[in-house]
Amino acid sequence: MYAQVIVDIAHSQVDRVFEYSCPESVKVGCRVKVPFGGRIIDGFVIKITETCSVSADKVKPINSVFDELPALVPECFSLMERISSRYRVPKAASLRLFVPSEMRLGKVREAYKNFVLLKDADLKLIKSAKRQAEAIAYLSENGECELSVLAEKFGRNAVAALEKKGAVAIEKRRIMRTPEMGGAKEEPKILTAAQKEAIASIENSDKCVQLIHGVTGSGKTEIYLNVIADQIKKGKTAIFLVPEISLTPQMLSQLRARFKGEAAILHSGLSAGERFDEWWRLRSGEAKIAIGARSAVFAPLENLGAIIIDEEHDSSYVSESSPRYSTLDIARWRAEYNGCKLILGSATPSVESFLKAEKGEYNLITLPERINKKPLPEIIIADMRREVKRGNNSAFSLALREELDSTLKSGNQAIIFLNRRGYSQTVICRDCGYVAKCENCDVTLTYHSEDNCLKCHYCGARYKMLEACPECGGRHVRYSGTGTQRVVAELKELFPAAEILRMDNDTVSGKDGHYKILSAFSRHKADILVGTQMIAKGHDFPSVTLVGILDADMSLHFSDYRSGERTFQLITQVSGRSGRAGQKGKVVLQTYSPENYILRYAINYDYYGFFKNEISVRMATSFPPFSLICRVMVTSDSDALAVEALRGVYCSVEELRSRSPEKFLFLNRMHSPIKRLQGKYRYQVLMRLTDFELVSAIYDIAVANTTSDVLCYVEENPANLS
DNA sequence: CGCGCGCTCGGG
DNA sequence: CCGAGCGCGCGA
Repeated sequence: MYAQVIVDIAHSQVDRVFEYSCPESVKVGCRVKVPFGGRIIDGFVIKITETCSVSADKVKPINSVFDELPALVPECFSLMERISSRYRVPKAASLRLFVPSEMRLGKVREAYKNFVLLKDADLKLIKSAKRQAEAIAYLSENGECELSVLAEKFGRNAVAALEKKGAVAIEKRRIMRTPEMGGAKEEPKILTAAQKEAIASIENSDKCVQLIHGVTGSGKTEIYLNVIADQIKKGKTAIFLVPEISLTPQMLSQLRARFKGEAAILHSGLSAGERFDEWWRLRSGEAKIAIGARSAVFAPLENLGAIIIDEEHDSSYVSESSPRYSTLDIARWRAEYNGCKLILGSATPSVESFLKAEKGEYNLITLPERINKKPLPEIIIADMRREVKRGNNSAFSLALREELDSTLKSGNQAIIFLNRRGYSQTVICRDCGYVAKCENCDVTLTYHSEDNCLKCHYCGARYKMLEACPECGGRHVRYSGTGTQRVVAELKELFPAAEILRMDNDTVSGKDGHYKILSAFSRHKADILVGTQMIAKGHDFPSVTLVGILDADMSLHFSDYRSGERTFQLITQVSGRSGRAGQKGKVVLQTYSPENYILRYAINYDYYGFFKNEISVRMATSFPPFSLICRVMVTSDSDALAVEALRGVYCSVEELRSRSPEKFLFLNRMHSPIKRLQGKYRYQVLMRLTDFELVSAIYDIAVANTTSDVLCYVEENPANLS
């Protein structure tokens, strides 16, 4: 027999099948070790054949086989083809997506533990062997026991003696390092009429993709869980995807409580061993539901009955390293392959998805009401221009102060939301205008008062706070801008009795730092939570009745064609934090442009109005989804080589344009806005295309100009242009 | 003449 | 990707 193998070297030069001879035991999908170019490397078996297309003297045998159960399911090969051709990556790079990185090269293995079992041999113990007798008694009560536990209780010697006498057997067994999340088994909730209708609509639809547009609190999650449960009942499997930030312990324990061992969770917070075991539980069929962030779309499941993508508009569904896949694309391919439904859900769908639903490509399901019929929180606009006129130069409008005051007096909690960390404290010389920047990244440094230093938010480098300006020697070096710290300081002055928690990238350290702060707040350990982006999602705070949005303009005026869409999503999401339980919530939205249409639609929770307006703007200006913004990034350690490659890329694109100029709305080459990042020089060719098919030619150009010293890669509708 | 470096080629 | 093989340039 012969095996067609893709060697695990992600490089275009070896991106083809190599054939090896192998015994019958080797199966399609197995990972193997093979001799290649004088070395032994890993490979994936993609096909088994009777005959071989290369001469017998060239063929070598496979060295060894990794898996008894092939790691790759048959669907992987079809996905491999699509991923490799769509994103122009070697097949090895596509296949790597299907296997957790720590499993490659056998970094993690199965875990085993010794168990002690009672055997019913006739046992005669002498009186003095008290501990042995106790151990036997314990075992006959509990049936069996972990060796380490039994040894702890009665001594390793006693257990060994019992084994010698044949009274007990010690057995090595595989154990699963399943992340424990507790929680009693949760029964499904009773569905509302709207939820039942939604589920029926999904079932009866002849379309592959379903878009659920449901306001916050409309019970989307319960619909997802019901769809999953239905498929499991039919003997099928399911994938449930959420944005990374939503994978909170709260949410995970809710799912574990509902599906117990049938659900496997794949996320970055797991240890290598846990991830290995969760992955194998899915592969072996023990678990039938994969839950996780975008990479869980590659879960090793066969016979999929549904794929669900919650918060489908979230930008974390696009991979930011090669291959830069869109999770929605992969999910749709998998849904087509399995003949199952792909369910997208959001309170604020991306305009791209909603347009497809309007055109009839997706089945649209609308849930306009909250389950408890409670109204959404009232959003009050505070016109900051008037505040300035009144002489109020603080970060807080009068309206927000008053609302904060009454919220605190009634014993409730408030959240103060700052748009982004980018709105940070920049160090500027007031004499010459010098601005402190990072040596590696060409990014403005940010001042941190807690350790009186400057930090680069892109590479984490720390610099001493400047005593004097390095350019002119001036002593008037000051910082400017409002960060979370300053807001906290102002709040402390306004409400000295209030307990305040701050949450941003600097106070959150480690994997659960994020969770620690949020759970402290939900246990009412503080009255006010001040934070950035990361407090917008995923958490339920029952006694929050007020949300303050300090600078809605920041995202509104951000230079991105999606800034309006992002702002609408942000306001809707942040507002959803207010008044979740019994009480009515309020939102104060501070802005310098209160007449802006995005804000007008947002305060009325008018998604459809927003969508209509936004889509007509996009159409009139030929922005996505009516065109494709395409950026070829060129990065290198060497400035000269980067410039050379940039020229190469630009010339090729230019040539492409000369053949069909009408397909290019825009084309230019330039420095990337961040000229240097982590030591690499960065250039880009930016274009706007009307013909979506052209993108593959652009990928080809990027691949063709990539060398060992210069990396060129394509980004489609990049989320940010840094 | 011999070694070192850069380039090309092949790997099953 | 990585190592082998080959050619050419330079030093004693």
